[in-house]
Amino acid sequence: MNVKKPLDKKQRIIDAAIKLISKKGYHGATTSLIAKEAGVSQGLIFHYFGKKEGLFFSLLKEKSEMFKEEFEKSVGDERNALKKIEIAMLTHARLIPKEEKFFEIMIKQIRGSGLDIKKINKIGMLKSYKLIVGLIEEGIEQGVLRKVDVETAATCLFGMMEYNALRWMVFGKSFSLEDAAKEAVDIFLRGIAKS
Amino acid sequence: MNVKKPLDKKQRIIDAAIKLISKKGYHGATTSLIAKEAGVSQGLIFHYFGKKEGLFFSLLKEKSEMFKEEFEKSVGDERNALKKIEIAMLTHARLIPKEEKFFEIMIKQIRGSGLDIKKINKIGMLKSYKLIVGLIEEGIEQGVLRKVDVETAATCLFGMMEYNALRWMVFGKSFSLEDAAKEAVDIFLRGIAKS
Amino acid sequence: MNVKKPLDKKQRIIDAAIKLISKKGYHGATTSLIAKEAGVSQGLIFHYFGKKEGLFFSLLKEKSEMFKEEFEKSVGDERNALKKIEIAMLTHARLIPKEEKFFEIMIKQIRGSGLDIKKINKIGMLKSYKLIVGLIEEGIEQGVLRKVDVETAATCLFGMMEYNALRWMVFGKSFSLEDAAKEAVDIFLRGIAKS
Amino acid sequence: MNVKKPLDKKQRIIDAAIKLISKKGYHGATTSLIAKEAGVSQGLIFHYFGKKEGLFFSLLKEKSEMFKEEFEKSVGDERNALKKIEIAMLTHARLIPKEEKFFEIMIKQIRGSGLDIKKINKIGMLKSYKLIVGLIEEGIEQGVLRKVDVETAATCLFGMMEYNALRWMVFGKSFSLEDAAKEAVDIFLRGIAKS
DNA sequence: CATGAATGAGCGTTCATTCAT
DNA sequence: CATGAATGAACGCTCATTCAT
Repeated sequence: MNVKKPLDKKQRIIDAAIKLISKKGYHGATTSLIAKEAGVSQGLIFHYFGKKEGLFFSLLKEKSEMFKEEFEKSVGDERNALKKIEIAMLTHARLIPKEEKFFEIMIKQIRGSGLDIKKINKIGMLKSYKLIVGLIEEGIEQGVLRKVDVETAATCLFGMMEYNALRWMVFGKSFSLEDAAKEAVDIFLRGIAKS
Repeated sequence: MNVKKPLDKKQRIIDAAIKLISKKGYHGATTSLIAKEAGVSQGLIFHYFGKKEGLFFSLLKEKSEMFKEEFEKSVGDERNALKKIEIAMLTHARLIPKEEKFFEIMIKQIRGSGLDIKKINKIGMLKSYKLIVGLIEEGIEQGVLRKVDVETAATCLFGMMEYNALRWMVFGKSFSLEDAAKEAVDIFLRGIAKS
Repeated sequence: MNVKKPLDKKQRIIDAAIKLISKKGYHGATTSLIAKEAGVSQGLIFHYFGKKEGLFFSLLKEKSEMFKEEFEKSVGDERNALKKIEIAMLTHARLIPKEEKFFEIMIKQIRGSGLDIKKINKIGMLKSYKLIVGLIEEGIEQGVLRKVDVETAATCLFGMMEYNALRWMVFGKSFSLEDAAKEAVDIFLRGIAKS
Repeated sequence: MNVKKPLDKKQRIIDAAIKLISKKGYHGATTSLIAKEAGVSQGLIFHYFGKKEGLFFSLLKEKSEMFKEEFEKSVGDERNALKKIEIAMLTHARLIPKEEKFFEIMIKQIRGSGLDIKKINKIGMLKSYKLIVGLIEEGIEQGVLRKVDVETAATCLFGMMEYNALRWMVFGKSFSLEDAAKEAVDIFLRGIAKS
């Protein structure tokens, strides 16, 4: 008659990993720390995920899929490409404080982890990125956006969003991330709007 | 008459550190690897820099100062704030391929290093950031830019630049970073221009 | 059916540590040497004891408790304070050759180890010391001992005992430690006896 | 025109070594720390003393000779053996606070240094020890002392003295070492006096 | 006489990973 | 499914010692 729910130790491990990796980075979050945080034995991590990397990719996959769905759902049946971009990005901005720890990993910790960034992209962010590329192309086709290089433009948009998120995280959430995101989207859309 | 110049072993250590940290991250670039790459004993690193962190901050300081100078010099006696922003950012973009490894560290490796990011900012990037904030304020005063939040705007600009640089690095330099930077600056300036 | 009993590796580590620290001092007995002597991996030491210090304090605690018990047991229900002191000290002297290596640590190695001597006292020797202080006070109350400063007197007694033990150890056990201890206790008791 | 006296860097090294070894033990007092404290280069220590051990033995020799002289001088032309023992020991007790750091080395640090204790004795303490053995023999011949084992008795006397000195050092000099020494000598002499 | 750059062996410690139970 | 004892390789770092100058 365990107090803790018996089943999903696997989920507890993932949650513990998110919490610890976000705080201490991939290398700082040791498997023994993660095991302690999750209240399981160290061995169980390897039983489920094989390697530490496996745990990390599992975590990535789980959350990324969730966010992509959220993303697409929010855009809904809106038809105007500009509007869609705006909605998607604001959804993004609203999601960050809600799943702050996960985004801290994506924004702060992922790059220096030593893990293959292309492999990470394949699982994670690239999906959102391609969605935005599509929307910008749509806008150009609709004639509301200038004929910019879509890859560059999409990269710009994500850069703006994530750098503001990073600033928000590093400097103690001392401003409204949502307001900053609105400003960023505004700058972006004006910047690529058809004069 | 030794072939190797004496005394510049310190510099050789710094160069080796840049090369290896850019490739493998702060944790992946072990002191023993750095020593081997530099062709010195491991002990010498600690003789000169005290701790591994010390080597890292030395490296940061050396390059950051160099870049800040380059940055300011490029702007020169240009008086138009918009022009200044454009010049500074294009200089930035041109510097990246030249000192690619150092920028790889700044863009890819620094955040998850576990090192104090505020301390890093104090030494490094913050200087450039403040310079840009100043230029945007100038533009607003000159009446050529909208009254945007300057911190947010500067963050957007750096985000655009660095994400394009990151894309350039990760995807094998398959496009012209300078062109992408021009496009990014164009989007940014149009985005914050007074309508 | 392994020849080595399982699980008592912890004890093997402690025994190896006693052997090596007694011979080479705290710093001379490196963890790798201890591991080799115990026939375990170096990592296991840290698995069980956390730090080298932890191993040392574990060892201290284990033996100290054992000796305090021995000490008190030997005194038994004897009522005469002088007799009690005599018995306790002779027990002490008899224990030394039996657990020679541990006493070598206590007498020869502990002070210069750089470890907190007060912390060590709290775990170890102080218990015996306080026991003797109590007995001397008892003797004074019983009227069989002069009104000496009890702390000084107890210190004298331990000094006599340990210096003879040290001489015994350093000069190759070339005399009977028990005889020397008897002589020492005799000198001490005559010295503080009520004229 | 150096501010520091030019000549005796050798002496400065010895003084620095005494200061640091007394505080941090033989292993804790690294040659680089000693060099810094003495205001000389690390290399000079090895230039003068060959090895770290050499410095230590030099230091030992210098002070030990000084103390033996002091010892003998204090006894002077006193003829009564008991009186001589008393005088010698009180001189010892008075010397300790004066040359506290050196005695801290002798009492606290020397044993765990890993250096050959017999070699140390040959240079240092043994001289005083033999002097006391001689005085006790004298007392027995004079018929004022019991026929005790002189080695054991001398060991007892030194043990009493040094343990009180140790207690004095460890517990913050919270009592008069001279008074304790008087008490110790008193106990000792009563203890070996001819009834 | 004096420096301090340079070394290399070895230190305590960490950690992902394995495996018998 | 779950444990945690056990490992071994590698880590950052220290330090006595050497040696060219």
